[in-house]
Amino acid sequence: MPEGHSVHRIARQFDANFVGRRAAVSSPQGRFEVGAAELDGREMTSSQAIGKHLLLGFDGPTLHVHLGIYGAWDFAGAITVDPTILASQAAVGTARMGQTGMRGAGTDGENEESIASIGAPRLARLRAGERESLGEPVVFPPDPVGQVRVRILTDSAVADLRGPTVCEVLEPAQVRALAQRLGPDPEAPTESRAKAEARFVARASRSNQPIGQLLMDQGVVAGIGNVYRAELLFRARIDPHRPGSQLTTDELRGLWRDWVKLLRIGVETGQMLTIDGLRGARRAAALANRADRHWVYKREGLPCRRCGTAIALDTMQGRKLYWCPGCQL
DNA sequence: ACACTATGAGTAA
DNA sequence: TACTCCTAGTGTC
Repeated sequence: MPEGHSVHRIARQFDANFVGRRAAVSSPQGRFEVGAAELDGREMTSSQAIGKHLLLGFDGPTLHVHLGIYGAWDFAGAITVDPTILASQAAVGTARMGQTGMRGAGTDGENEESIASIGAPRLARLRAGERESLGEPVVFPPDPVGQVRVRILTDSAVADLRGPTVCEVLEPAQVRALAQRLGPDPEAPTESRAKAEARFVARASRSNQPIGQLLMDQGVVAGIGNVYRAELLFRARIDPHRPGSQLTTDELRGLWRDWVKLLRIGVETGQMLTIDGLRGARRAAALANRADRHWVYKREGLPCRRCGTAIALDTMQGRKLYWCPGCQL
């Protein structure tokens, strides 16, 4: 599932390629025909992410999308990479954002490998097996493949949405209500960084819920998912079960600042790189395999990279929680 | 053909 | 805590 960094990258992709253009909006799958008709023919006027929520403005109404675990956007056509993320490059072909193709067992990192091997811009994450379409003329627009809930089409680019948990048209007041119920997001500059940090610390410190749960609560901090939750707590050496109210202000501030840092790296690279300072072969291994990329996520039973203790796997609120009982106290 | 998995989140009980 | 929804790929029989 796409955590906050992916959604910010998708928002930038829309900003670079769709905002300012009139769009044909349809629902090839048929399950969003009414909503699509409300947006069809309008100009996309804004693109914003708050946490895991994508908000595409259409000169009045807003398309609100949450990808959930399975959702993904596929981009095709002439896609310009957002210059704020990478050196300006353009790709003609397809890019999938959101779901990273790492479903099931044994396939971790396939998409990342293909990107690394061709040196393509990281934002344009190609689907495996479609490398050959890069730079070659393709039929435009391509036929929708699979269950496409929404298709957004301009003269030169197309975006297809599959498998979202939320896909709805909101009026401005509803957008404001959504923003209000979400916690701070360091990459959504709706408030100063200092205010965002203070909001997180205040909210977490007055809760008796375990910090592992609070980090996943989108009303406490928006954008963190299961991977970042586990990795942030390991990096801070904090036991996920400790209540927020029991953490010191310094510990909470440290968690927030580390999230600011990891999120920025995630937005820039498109990957959840949670081990700092990797170089050479170890970095290559981390890019190729999820198992080599994290401190604790999906490493249950393996020795901790820091202390050797077996990484534990618990269930917290129905989600898998990975942590090191040796380091995290 | 069927089972299983996943970076999420809401609702019912 | 236990369903429920959404999708597609991979594994197993």
